[in-house]
Amino acid sequence: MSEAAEQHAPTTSLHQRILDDIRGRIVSGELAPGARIPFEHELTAAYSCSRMTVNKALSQLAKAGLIERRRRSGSFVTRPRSQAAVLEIHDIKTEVEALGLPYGFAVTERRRRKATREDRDRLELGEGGQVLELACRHMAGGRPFCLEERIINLAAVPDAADERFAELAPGPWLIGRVPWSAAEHAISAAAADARIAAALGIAEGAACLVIERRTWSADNPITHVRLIYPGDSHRLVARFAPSSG
Amino acid sequence: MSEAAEQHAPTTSLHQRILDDIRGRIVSGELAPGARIPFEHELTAAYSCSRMTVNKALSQLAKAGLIERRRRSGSFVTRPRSQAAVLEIHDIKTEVEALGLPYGFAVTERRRRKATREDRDRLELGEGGQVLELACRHMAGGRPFCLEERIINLAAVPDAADERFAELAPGPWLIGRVPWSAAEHAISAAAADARIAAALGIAEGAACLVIERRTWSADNPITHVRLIYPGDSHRLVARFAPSSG
DNA sequence: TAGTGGTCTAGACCACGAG
DNA sequence: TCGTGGTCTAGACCACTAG
Repeated sequence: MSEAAEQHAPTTSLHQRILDDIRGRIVSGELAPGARIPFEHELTAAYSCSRMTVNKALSQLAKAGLIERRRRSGSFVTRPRSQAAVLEIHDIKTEVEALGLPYGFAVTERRRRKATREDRDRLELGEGGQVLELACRHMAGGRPFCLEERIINLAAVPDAADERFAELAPGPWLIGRVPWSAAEHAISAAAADARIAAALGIAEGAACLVIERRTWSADNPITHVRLIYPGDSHRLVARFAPSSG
Repeated sequence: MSEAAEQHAPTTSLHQRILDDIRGRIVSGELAPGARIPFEHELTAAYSCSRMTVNKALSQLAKAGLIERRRRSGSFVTRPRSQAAVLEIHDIKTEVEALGLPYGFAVTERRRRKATREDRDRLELGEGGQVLELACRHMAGGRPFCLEERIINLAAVPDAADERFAELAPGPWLIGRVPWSAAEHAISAAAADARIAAALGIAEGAACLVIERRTWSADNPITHVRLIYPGDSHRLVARFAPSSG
């Protein structure tokens, strides 16, 4: 433990190197789950630095869930954790262009109305509000890529009522306009009904990947969107590591 | 800006209160995207604390992506970010028990063999390795809940060759034994073929949600698993906020 | 009670980069 | 040039808790 502070490239900060060292020892199994991490004052000596510096590294490891810290006892490698993935759900245009295909979209429905019972369920809305209902089709290389069914809470985003969404699809339009504070995703699979099959150019009954997202801004419901992808042509991929740096 | 440090409950730490304050102002829209956050020395005065304390709060906001910091310029509210969800993929037993149903599982296939071409693709493996192929069926309340098709890299986990997986399903068995350092999820939808339909008790061609996961430990491929859920009975849900505290 | 982590201070030097 | 954030120090007091 006494020479862990040998020369690295001085390109990274000291607390980051301490963090990387310890994370490496955990990930490699050298420090097994339940093992005690050296005390702060020991690390202070090992790395010849102040306690603040090792504390910064250990605090970050604790926040990332790699270690647990207990007063009077010390710090310990966390018991194996459940799997969690950071799932990036990109803007559809970005998604399509990442495939090297030209992107396009068209709004196919646009209706302003009093919120129905179903709308209120989707948005967790009270009674009496107005919503804007939108349907879009996103295209990749001239072929249907994804259907979008969206409702927007007009009480929260009144400007949407006059927006034609000619340049910008509703998703990016909203993101650029409303700071979201919370969201919820639900991912499921469903068979294409006749309408969806026709719009996507797939067989009725074909498996589709359905992503639903609700978004709030400071506790106000903003929008609910349902994205429907042909199941065989689309995958959500998330690559990740136990986060800590 | 001069009285932002008024009494909160002293139950949370000062840097956490500063963080919450600023995050609140961002989320509420009071600080719009692109807006400048007060300089550290201004916040030091506003909250009557040392620079280290405000720096801790701002550093965390920056790491969470809520603000960007530029030397000589200051700190600014980040332009709207892409949507990202932290998707928890729980242990299946936990998942079932969360539904209030009794859980069970059975290993239905178990075969040790030289890695085929397909295995090597699934695991990103070199030639000549041995794998253990497993199939399981997970039950909830006496009904099929999920199918699991897994291969395990025996070079990385030799103990698996002798394990019968009678008590613990392969997933939790592995998690408890191998510290994973990276993983990758892919989520898609697919129609049930005859075999899957029979095993899950659903109609052939019904939409299924398919989750594939590859796991590495310190660059060694460990396992590839494919989980197949009836699409109408299962949803992946992730609720989240722009992380920062 | 004593040792641990949690937090905070009042400085300091440096690298970066806008003017 | 020089103000900003990035980092670090050498202390300090406190709360919590195992023994």
